[in-house]
Amino acid sequence: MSMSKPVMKEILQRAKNILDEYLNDQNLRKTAERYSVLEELYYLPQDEHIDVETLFLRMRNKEYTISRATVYNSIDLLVECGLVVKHNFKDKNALYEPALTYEHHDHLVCNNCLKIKEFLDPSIEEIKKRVGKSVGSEIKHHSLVFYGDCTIENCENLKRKEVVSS
Amino acid sequence: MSMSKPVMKEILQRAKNILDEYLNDQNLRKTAERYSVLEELYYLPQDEHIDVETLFLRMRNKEYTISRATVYNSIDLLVECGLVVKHNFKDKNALYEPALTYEHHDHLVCNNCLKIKEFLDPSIEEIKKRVGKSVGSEIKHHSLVFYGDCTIENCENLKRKEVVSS
DNA sequence: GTTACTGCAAATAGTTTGCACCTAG
DNA sequence: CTAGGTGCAAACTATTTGCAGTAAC
Repeated sequence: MSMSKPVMKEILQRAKNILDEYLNDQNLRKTAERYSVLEELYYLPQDEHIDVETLFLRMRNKEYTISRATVYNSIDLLVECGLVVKHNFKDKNALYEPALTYEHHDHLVCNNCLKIKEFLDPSIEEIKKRVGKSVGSEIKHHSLVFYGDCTIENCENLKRKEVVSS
Repeated sequence: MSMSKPVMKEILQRAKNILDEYLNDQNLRKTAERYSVLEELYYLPQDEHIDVETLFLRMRNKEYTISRATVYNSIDLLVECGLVVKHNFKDKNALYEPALTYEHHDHLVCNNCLKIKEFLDPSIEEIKKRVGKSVGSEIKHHSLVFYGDCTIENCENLKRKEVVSS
């Protein structure tokens, strides 16, 4: 709520402008709810991803009055206009994060504590180009997720059972 | 049902052996259902992925008597022992494919017709190694999905609306 | 004023669970 | 014989939908 680093404010402003433009172009209405959802998502600290229900409850606990349905609708719209990214990590429900906040990055999900880390390795772009050319597709987006066991000694919250498959 | 190329039979046999071993190790029972689900999945042609409901219906339409719950249970078990891979493609429900059938590959989902193509680009392995080393994680699996617009002229089934985000 | 958007509650879809019965070991 | 597994139906969870009321333009 008060965690507004200058950098963030600037990025949020950019995001709002893009949303303005998109709503204008598509003849959609500039409702308070759409901007609140955008703002709330852009206030997420780096490495944090949020699901609809949590976002809804978080907003309800603040000054906002918003319904679950509207959170779903707004967030979909934000994904459509490219301001928010949706992730479908294995065995989790959909998680969202702001798209403009940081450079493009991919994700590493810890098999043990289920925490999500972000990483960036530019050579994925080369693979995209190579594959796109070879199969005749103009690749627009990608999703790259690694699943690994962290090498941290006593990874605090081992939510998975010990049953390892081999 | 009768599409049993020699290669496939051989791979299926390998899969069955692995399942045998796994069930032995874990003191689980060798039920007919578990083997039927395995078989049915291994009969899928390349590039085809199947969801639980379709698999269930398909089995019901054959000689099998199996319940939905058992399909869910068995398929989970097959994923755990590494014989089947589960995918969570964007906006689709969980899809499964045999793990032993072909070399490891990744997927390209067409934004227009939603078809799934498979591709293989070995340099993803280098990224895995590099990232794993840098963040201190032993990366076990990965999921790489590209989303692109095919450059085929009149891609037959345009299921998506034309609304493009920019 | 008109029409899109919102909130609510009911509906849906995919998956999980509880429990009586069955069967592999 | 006796757990573990199966089938069925009911429960649950995430998301979508229908509709009456509200507000953006």
